[in-house]
Amino acid sequence: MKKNNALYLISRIREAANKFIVQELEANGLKGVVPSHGDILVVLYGCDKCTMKELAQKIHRTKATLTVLVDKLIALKLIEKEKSPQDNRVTYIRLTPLGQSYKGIFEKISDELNNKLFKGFSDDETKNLVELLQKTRANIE
Amino acid sequence: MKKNNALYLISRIREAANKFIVQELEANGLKGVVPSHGDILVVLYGCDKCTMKELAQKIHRTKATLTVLVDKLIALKLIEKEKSPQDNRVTYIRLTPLGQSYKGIFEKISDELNNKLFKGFSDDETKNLVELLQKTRANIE
DNA sequence: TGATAATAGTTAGATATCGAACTATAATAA
DNA sequence: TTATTATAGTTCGATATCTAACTATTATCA
Repeated sequence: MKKNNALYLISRIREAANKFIVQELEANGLKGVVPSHGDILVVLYGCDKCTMKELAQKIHRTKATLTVLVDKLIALKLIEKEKSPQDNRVTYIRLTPLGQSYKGIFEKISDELNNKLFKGFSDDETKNLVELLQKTRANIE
Repeated sequence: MKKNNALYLISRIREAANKFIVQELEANGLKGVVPSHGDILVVLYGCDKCTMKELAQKIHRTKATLTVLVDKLIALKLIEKEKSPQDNRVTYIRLTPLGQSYKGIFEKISDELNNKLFKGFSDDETKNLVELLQKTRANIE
């Protein structure tokens, strides 16, 4: 634990970054939205529609968790459900116009967060960090 | 989000590491113990006793959360509470002999985790990663 | 001293999260 | 075709986590 505190630092960074995201979302009118909700919306900004299963995989949460998260985003009128005509088991999720309208906000927050996190980093340092993190991830996942 | 996925990698690493910890704890007889519980025990391996407030700060959780976590560890007979004679508001937490007995297990799991995470890393790479993470943390916290 | 403020810890209510069990539908095999 | 198996999604029960409100005790200040 003392010998190498990389994991401790990783936890602190992640927690602080999540806090930043939640604060910024609230400051931009999205109160009660947590990073996982944001992950869902960001996935949907990159594709027209998405099944529950695909969404769960992409945000690295179980289907059970996703059900709860999706219910909340529906209550906030940011996304909506739609039954697949081909396969009645499948539910598609897509953004509402309101959900679409927040795309710019999410891009802005993402940029601000990255600027903040890596302020003062040279291009080499950023590249180096990402490579080392990729290597770490490959070791553990 | 695409420009720089360092934070994404950080989340994945943290999640995988936590999973590893939970699995190893269970394999060593500590079923239902999550990393936060482990954090409490690890703090207590480094000091004789600790107040609730100090513990909460050290594991980076609120006092309310700590109350729940401590209750569980007491139920597992790994720690115990003790009222301060000087100040009746204060509660000390200390390890039971059973809790003490797991010290070696925690050290072993910590070592194994670090070996796994940073397998194939040169000393320079490890040092470099930690420095970059420290810099990142300083930027965001 | 007596009132007010500060501090330690718990409780209450909400929510994200998970695994396991469940329902409903589709695909496959006998 | 019918039975079995696989898949998509939800529900249930448990728990970690937070904020806000609360209780109890100690410290401060007028």
